[in-house]
Amino acid sequence: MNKLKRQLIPNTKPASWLNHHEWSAWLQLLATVTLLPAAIDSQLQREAGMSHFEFAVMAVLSQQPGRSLQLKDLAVVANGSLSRLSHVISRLERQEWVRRVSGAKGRATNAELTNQGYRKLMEAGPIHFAEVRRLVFDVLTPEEVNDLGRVTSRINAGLIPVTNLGPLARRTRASALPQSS
Amino acid sequence: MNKLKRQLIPNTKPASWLNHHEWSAWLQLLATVTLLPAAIDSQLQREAGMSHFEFAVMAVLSQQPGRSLQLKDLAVVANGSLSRLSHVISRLERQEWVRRVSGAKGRATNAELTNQGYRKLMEAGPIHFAEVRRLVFDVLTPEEVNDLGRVTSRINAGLIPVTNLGPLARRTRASALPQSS
DNA sequence: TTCTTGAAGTTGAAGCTTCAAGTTGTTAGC
DNA sequence: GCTAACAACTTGAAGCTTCAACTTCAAGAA
Repeated sequence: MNKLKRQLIPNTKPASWLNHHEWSAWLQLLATVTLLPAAIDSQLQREAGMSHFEFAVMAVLSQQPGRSLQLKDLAVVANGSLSRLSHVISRLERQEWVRRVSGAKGRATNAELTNQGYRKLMEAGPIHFAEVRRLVFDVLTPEEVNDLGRVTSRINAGLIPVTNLGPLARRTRASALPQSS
Repeated sequence: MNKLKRQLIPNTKPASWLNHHEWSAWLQLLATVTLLPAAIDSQLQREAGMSHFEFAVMAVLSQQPGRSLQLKDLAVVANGSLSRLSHVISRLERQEWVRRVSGAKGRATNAELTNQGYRKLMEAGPIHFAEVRRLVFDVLTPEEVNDLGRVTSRINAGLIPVTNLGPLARRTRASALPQSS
């Protein structure tokens, strides 16, 4: 708040700024979180006609008993807000890859993967995972894969509970799934 | 392609599938690249009234001589397509945080940070970086920060040249910036 | 010179996500 | 048994990004 000339990334660290190592790691992380999803998404879109989020939703469903899951839980597993999921399920329904089934209790709605959707998913899977391997795992040593998993899971741990995802998403994310993959 | 029951993530690896370590690392990475940008973006939007991409654009400009840079280069540094950047610069112009200045050669256009934009950026900086520190660096040890930088830079190396960003973005990204930060 | 090609930007439409504001069943209090 | 409050969606509008098409300017070929 003083009137001296300020820089966003000063060479001298004013307080708890980012140090040099952190700054460079941040730039790299930023590039990855921007470029990697874009690459994955565009490849899947071009070669399989679906977004990565749609793929993720269907992939989760395919591994669920009855190939179906309640939207609330699906949203958490797919890392999206309930609103986003609802829109996406509507689109997937239009393609007849997924169908809405009103769940057992209360106002619950389940999304269920259709056979058609299952087939489509099986077709997209190899295309997608080959790309993931190419872009991520082919360039990393086993130890680096390990590091990657460790570091990201630590970041996620701090992200999941509090997360500033806007009110709706935050509420969604407040409850966690009992089961795990 | 056979008719046996297939699973997307089989316990037995059919060919060059992802192994168990890779799969778990992938799930974590996926959560990070999805949740972290969302968290950062929404915080910046709420507390400073700008998206992270806008922030990044202005931050890059602020460090450039004359606080200005040609759009083509700005797009690369900010990890975005030229089209996206052009739209964003238009919005930033409307807020008078940035101004378009036709560059020296040919059809070149430069974006230049206004004083108003600079002030706004200086105001947003601390808010943003405190959050980055909280979400990323506070939860990591120095070695982990190192690992993070190393691993992401390897991933980026494979991402920058080829990248499947759709034709426009791919063309944009084909040429690299001579200088570096 | 004139033609062709390519690089750099711009633009509008289409599609996706977010946000805010509804619905509608459920549960808890009284 | 009512009523209030909450949880689980749904919906439409606003905003952002992508995509494709178009405009300009610069160079090199002919």
